Amino acid sequence: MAAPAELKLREQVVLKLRELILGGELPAGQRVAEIPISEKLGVSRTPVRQALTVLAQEGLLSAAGKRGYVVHAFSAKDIVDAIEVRGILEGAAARLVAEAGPSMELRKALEACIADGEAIAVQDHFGMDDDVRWVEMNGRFHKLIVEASANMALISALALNDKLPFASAEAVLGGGTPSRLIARKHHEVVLRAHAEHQKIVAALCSRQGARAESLMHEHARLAEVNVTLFRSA
Amino acid sequence: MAAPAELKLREQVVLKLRELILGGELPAGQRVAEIPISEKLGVSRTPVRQALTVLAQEGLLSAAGKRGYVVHAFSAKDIVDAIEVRGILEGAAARLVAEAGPSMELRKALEACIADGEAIAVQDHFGMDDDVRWVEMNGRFHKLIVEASANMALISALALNDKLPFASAEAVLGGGTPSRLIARKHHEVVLRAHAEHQKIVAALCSRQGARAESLMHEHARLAEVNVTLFRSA
DNA sequence: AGTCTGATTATTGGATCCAATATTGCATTA
DNA sequence: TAATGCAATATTGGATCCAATAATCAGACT
Repeated sequence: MAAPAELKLREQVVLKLRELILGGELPAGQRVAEIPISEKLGVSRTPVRQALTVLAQEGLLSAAGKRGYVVHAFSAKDIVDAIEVRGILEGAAARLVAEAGPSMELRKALEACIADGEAIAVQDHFGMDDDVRWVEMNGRFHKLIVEASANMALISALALNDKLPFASAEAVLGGGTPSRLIARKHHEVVLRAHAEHQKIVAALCSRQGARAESLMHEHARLAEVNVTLFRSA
Repeated sequence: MAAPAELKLREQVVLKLRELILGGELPAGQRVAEIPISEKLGVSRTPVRQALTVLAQEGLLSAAGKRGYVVHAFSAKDIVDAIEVRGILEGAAARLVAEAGPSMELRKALEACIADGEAIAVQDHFGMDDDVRWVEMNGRFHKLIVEASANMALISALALNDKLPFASAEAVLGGGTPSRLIARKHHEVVLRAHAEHQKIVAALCSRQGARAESLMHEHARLAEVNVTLFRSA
């Protein structure tokens, strides 16, 4: 393993394998055995074995008959379905937060996200680093709301969902190939997302539970543009 | 391990530990180390270690500082929250099934559940084995609808939720101590649940998505009676 | 030629071993 | 007496070893 970080080896392997799977190496259907992986990563089979069971639990691997795993094949429908589920869950989170009334601290943090978003979205030039800045802010925005729901079951369900390909909030802009055309497309998506963020915060702060829920539910569907983009590529 | 079934040892340990945790041995906060468990179950530390990571992922165990795990302490709120999430997800499943229109096969199976429920619920004497019969049928009923949603992300999210204490469909009647009073209480719950099942099937078959969703959502809340019952005991 | 069967191989799952390290307890000192 | 540092201990995490068994391949038989 390259990074001898503070993480347990098993965790590093999970991260690395997730990366390989979502990144497209290890294509869907690919058999994934312990020995090749452990050799490839330079660790023993023990942490690999544990990582495989974790990834299987997450749904990224599926059991291949009696022996071993294969990379799970996600259809376009699976991805859209996962996005729908994320919309349902984040919508529920938004409703809960709105009904309870967001704390002053939460409002501040959300407003900060909006301000950051404004700086990114409303400008003439929209480049690569704007992408990553927006993805960071967007992740922060969604995380704030989900955590504020203070519903552990909800948070866990979303954590599971985020492991699925294209379903996480960070995936609204897929990590695809950089190009002028993509950048233009991204800018459009970011502009719409930014507008929706503003409306969501407004709904949260005025304690409009149903509105916050439906706005957030619909907001999740922005991630769908990627799927078609990706599948048609 | 007692049961040398066809399951991998690790799976058996997961099952056994889940049982111990949900059953109340291994009380919340209890430190759970590898060696005592492996000795208690008569297996090596290897499958135990794997089981612990699985249970930690499920949320039944939480990391205890730098070393090892403790049994996660669920508050009454956590349980009610988990039930709410189940309501949201099963509600969504019901809506999807209603909108797509249940297949003839599904209708048949659901009607069979209703018939079984009728035989159990509508009778003068309601005993122990009626309990277990009803729990079996109820699990089948819910599983049918969830699977029929054909949304893998939804199914996975519910599978995770079912691991949480009191949140699964099977837990509507807690596995508590048998008594005449409890039996009476159970009969009441079963009668209400049976009536709701009938309405849910009606909504599904007439493709009333919103109605099916809200009925199912509310139906999940039946499980809440247990929480208060349990917590006050 | 196709298929069934037996032997070989590859791979998994569990047990054991070893090193790293967190934790605990005790003793010494301020 | 309380705090701090050191040593002993316990426990974890990873590596390796071994047995069980599924997959594969070759050869023989129909």
